[in-house]
Amino acid sequence: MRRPAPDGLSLPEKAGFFRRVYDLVARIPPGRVATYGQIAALLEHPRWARTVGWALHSLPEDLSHLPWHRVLNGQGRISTRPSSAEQRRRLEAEGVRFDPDDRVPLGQFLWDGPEP
DNA sequence: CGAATGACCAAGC
DNA sequence: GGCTTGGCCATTC
Repeated sequence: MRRPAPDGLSLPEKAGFFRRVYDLVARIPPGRVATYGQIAALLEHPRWARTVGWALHSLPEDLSHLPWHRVLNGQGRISTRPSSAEQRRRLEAEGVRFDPDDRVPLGQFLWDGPEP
């Protein structure tokens, strides 16, 4: 029997969180976007938005095919990082439009979450 | 082990 | 609407 970590989460659950992030991101349909906080909330860890960001930051090479570009911050902006230009290209290629202030209108493009 | 570092966020001004 | 502040949590130094 494994002893839970001090924060109440077993070590395998922590380790599996990254993988669950990847599984969920893989289900975001083309032309839609999700936010870091939304991903965290859907995985039942509402305060782990930063950890979702870290999971995508350290995305393994063999998972580079999954639609990481469909994840934006809560303001509908692309988070600051080197490949932000490519992220915007990929989104616009799917029909996602940006406002003049470089924000995606979440009211129009935000993903509803996985279909049951 | 404490301190610093992020692809974050909500609240306050 | 923008900018600052404090909190958040895994990872790294």
